[in-house]
Amino acid sequence: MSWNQDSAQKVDSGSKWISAGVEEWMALQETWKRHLVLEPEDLSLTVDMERLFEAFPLIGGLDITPDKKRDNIAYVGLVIMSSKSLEVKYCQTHRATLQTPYVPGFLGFREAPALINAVESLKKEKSDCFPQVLLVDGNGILHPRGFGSACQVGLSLNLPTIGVAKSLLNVDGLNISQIKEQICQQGKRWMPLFGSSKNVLGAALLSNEYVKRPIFVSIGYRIKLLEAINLVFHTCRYRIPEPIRIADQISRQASNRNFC
DNA sequence: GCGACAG
DNA sequence: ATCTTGTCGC
Repeated sequence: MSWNQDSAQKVDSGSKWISAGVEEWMALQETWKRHLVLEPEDLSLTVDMERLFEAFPLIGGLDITPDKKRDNIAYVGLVIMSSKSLEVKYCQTHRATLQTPYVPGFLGFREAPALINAVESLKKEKSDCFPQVLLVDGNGILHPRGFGSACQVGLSLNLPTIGVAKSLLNVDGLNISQIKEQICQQGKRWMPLFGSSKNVLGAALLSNEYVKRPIFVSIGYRIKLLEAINLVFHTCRYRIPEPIRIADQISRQASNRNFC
């Protein structure tokens, strides 16, 4: 394996960026992007699901809900389940203080520290539930600079991550209405998303046969797109994969509780 | 300059 | 992200 062992420190070393501006954030994304190892993708291969479950027996889902009153407070939901049986093994919420505002294209700077804290506390609290892969609510390399929040979380934790976005970030000429057309007329459940540079940026998935709005999957860190797609399909009972959907529910509950 | 813009 | 009712369908 050619993964950079000290990646985490390199990402972590940026506590300074909390007070930095968009220019610095851009430069950091460009720098961190170089730590990604993007292997060539053969999307025609067949994935052995049993192998996939062996490689990633526990899958985690992360989501974050902002407090209704306080702009800098949020609640992180972390759910761990068996990737094969979808049995929930761990379910927890964490209160977090957000250090930066949301700026489109820089979601990771707002959310990643809180998400990372939640995962790291799991390692101490219940290490037998520590997952081999994480689903992150947001994009991976399907991003203006190829480094979305899922990459930021994965690189920092040195853990495989998958970005799952509910709407399309317009990058490289990608267009939502074209994608909807194409995915329907092809009669398929998913289609790869190619940038104008002909690289695969991710995939649009129709989670099940009733869903009409696609979700957008891209690799975050240390995983192949085809593996990511198969894991996401397997964990989808509804439009949103179960780990993220439940994480969303519990973080929302926490937000509502603490509001009263 | 204008629009678009994960959560 | 949030503000929001009913309604249709599995």
